[in-house]
Amino acid sequence: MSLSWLDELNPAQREAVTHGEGPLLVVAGAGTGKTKTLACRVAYLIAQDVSPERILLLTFTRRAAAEMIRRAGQLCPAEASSKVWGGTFHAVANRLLRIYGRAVNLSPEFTVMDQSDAADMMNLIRSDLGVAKGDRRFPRKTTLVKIHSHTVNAQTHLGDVLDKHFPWCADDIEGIKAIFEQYTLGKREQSVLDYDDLLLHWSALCAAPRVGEAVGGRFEHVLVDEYQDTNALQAEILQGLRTNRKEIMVVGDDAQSIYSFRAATVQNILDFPKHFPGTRVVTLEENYRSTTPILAASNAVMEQASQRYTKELWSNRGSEQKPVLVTCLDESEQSHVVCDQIIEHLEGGTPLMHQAVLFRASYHSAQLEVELSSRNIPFHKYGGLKFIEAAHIKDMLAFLRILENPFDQLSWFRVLQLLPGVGPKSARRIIDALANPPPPPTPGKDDGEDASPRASPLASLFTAPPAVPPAARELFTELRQAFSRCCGVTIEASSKSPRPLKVQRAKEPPLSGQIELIRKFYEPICKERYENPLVRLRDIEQLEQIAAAYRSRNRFITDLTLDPPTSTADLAQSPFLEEDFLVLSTIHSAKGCEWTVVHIIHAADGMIPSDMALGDEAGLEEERRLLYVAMTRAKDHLYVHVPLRYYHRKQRFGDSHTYAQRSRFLTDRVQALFEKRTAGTVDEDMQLPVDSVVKWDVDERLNRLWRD
DNA sequence: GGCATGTGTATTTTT
DNA sequence: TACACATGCC
Repeated sequence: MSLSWLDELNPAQREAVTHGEGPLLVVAGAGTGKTKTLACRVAYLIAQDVSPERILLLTFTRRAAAEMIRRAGQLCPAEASSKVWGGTFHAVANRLLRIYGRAVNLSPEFTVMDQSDAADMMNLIRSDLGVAKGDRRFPRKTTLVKIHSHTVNAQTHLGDVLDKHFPWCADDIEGIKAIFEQYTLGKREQSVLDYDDLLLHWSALCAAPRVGEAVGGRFEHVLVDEYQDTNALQAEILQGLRTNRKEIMVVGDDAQSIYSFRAATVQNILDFPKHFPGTRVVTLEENYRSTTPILAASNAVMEQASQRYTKELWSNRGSEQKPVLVTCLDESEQSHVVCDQIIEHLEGGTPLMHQAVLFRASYHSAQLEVELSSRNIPFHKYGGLKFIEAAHIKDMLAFLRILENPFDQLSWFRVLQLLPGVGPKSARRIIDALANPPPPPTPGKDDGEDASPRASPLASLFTAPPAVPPAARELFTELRQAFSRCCGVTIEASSKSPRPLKVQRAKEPPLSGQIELIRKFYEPICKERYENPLVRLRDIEQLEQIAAAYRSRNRFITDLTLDPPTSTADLAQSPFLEEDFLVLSTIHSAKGCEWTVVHIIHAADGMIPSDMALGDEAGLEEERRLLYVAMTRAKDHLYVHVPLRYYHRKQRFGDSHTYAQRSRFLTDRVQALFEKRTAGTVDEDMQLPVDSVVKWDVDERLNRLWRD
């Protein structure tokens, strides 16, 4: 096999790709060919006769893994590279646990729940326990999940997490503890795992006698991308995987760490050589992506960081064009300018595909989306609210999850409450009745009780249906029919007595047939329940289309949970794929991507940095890195927009607005590296240097009156 | 106990 | 604004 492509790498890249034995840390700045290096490393290993299925490639998204494997496939036989184990930590954990799960007390039929499922489960427990009684504000369900997840992923004690990251919840620690204990118990009883459990069980797998060796031994080489955004638990997993082998390569950039809210820590990179003695460190500093002026501005943003970073990027891509700082009258002016620029570049020969608009928070693009639509500029949005979060999709999935794992109470809860007249109390009663069905009329031997497996609530539903409120009776019967058909079971009511019912097993219909049965049951409920049922029914059609590619129901549900469609584009089928479209993305979702033209919007203080993050210095520093990540996505043209005026809809009298300040990261020194433009008719007073706006000083003066 | 209506509040980023 | 939570009626 020819390795001539090695000549195209720079010396540092080649050193990383051809590295021999032992651990390797690659510190790779933005645009330094990180993806290329990893892809080449995979191809190189395969060329060195490493079996592809003995290579594990851990990435941040499934998309990233697919891209690297695709690129490796251009350098070595593609049928070999496609056998590489690639994916996110969570997806790989899922795959391993389906194989080895029994060793850590896990039924291989477990189902996975996402964050909002976890939140719902916490909420149920919270009301069961009555913890939130009294006038005290108890943390809401989403906060509970955040606390839980942070504690698990950082592997620190609850008390410390509360003190450090959720101080306003510290007084509720006893209630939180109680909920978490029940939560753990409930998940175990119901064979349900949350995201964090996937990692925890993988870690447990590594530590288990014999199985741990089997799992670690399965992979000759472990490669990890975006290492700066891994957390303590993930680091623990890697150590567990490498107890008997030393071959591990991690790639990361401490200047691009932007996931501390998921308990990611740069410490993982810094400590890597300690955890893996004998580590060789390779640094990639030559940027192939951006022009020199864009890079100069990006570097200048990072220069003010309180932390010193390990490298400074340089580029040979000279250009006369500086990045552009556009000061806009207000948000709608910003939308106008961005659209104008996009069209201008499109007409200049840069297709929409090679342009992106980046922003801090998903809702920041709302107004722009309206403007784009009215100008007929097609776009796909990444990040933010997902298809899978929609109530009707969750409803549909709940049916499937019950079929897959009848012990999943959360899904039962959801489904049962769709019936008229059934609220939380009735749902709970029905679930309990299904879990503890009356004993069969012919008792037979009464000694085997302990040995018999738990009765499946689904079986109870068919053979011993519990009573339901009168209003629900009709639909409940339909529900039983739908479920039984999905299971390939026919129920024949005996003419003499309602019980025992005769149950006949046949073959289960295929997944698509099951979804169709469920949809037919659900459609009338959906129309009844929701405002705009037509849109929702279309979504359900989309769901059916996605399902068409799957044979395994479990695989379908799990994939949807671990790798949900990230943009509207993922849902659209092939006709759209040909079309040229603009990318709108949160900065987080833009990680690892690049575009010829990048438009950053809302570079105002309070947006970047988000005012949510101003509590501590670490938070502020992460916001700085976010801006850096956003800027370094640009290859040839970078526009940064600062709207000056923000209107507030809340106060409805007058045109209430506040003046925003330019992002504090765009200091004079940084601005000097930009070309400055103004958009819209900016009033005289607003053309003053923004520093002269004094609103904040007044606030500060006020605050001093009541702060200590 | 379910459900409709009213009130208040917090409001990012994602596997 | 949208969502969680409280209240009061059926």
